[in-house]
Amino acid sequence: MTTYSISDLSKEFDITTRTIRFYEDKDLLSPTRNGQTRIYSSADRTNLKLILRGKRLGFSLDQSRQIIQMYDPSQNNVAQLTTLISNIRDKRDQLERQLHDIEVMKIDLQESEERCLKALQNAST
Amino acid sequence: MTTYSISDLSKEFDITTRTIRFYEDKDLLSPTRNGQTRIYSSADRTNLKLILRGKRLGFSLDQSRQIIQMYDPSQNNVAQLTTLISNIRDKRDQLERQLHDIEVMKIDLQESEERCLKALQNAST
DNA sequence: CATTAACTTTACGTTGACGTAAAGGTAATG
DNA sequence: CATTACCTTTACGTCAACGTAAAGTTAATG
Repeated sequence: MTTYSISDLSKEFDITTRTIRFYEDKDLLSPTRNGQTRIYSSADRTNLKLILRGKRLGFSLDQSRQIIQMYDPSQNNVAQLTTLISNIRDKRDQLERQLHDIEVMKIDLQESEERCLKALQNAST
Repeated sequence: MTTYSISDLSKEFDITTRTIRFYEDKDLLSPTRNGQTRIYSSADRTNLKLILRGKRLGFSLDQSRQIIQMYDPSQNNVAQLTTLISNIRDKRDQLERQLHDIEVMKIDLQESEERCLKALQNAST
């Protein structure tokens, strides 16, 4: 069972230990302890990856907490499972819209680049 | 030449007028005036759309300001055009990485959903 | 013509996501 | 055994992105 120290994770993901402790304070990570020292499991490491990916996509920590819940199979009763599935679908719909936004922006930027290149052509003559 | 009042835009995009004035303060919009009153052009409206799309993708206002510059063809000298093209390519690369993040997350969530559905099956028997 | 509606400026408040000391505990290493 | 290297908690500071009054101007409407 591999474990990680706080500096292990801080180095691997290029974030400060303050940030990692902050995420714990916000209930996004839950390391065990060896005395005072925090011990992170590979599950914690996975959750951290989810948080950072969420950040890259513009998610708030609250949203990332929800994402983590969606990955977590610890729900048991039917009502919980049903709302969880509904939440997962909502999130997937949001991702779909984000995908669309990105595609459009990519095309727009490509056109901008082409206009710039043409302007360069004209500038050089 | 169509123009818009601040409340026109506020209603269309479901944001407060405070937000719109804030964007102006940060040099993201530059409406003309009729006396004291702001008049927004369709270019302003387009820029606002770019800002809001940027927000949906997790961009900061600074980043959205750069995006707006990329759409703006008012660069003239070769050095400016060259760095602008470089910036556009960087941004497109970032969008490419975001696309990848989203695709992975979509697949992950799909798997989560399937696990949930199976758990529901088991719960109902 | 008083009132409503929409606009304005100024300015302090708030929230999220950390940064940045300060002050201290523990373990190993020269 | 003193120093270095990590670890800890506590707590105030900061920055972006607005929210939220407060106080005033302008245009139209009953």
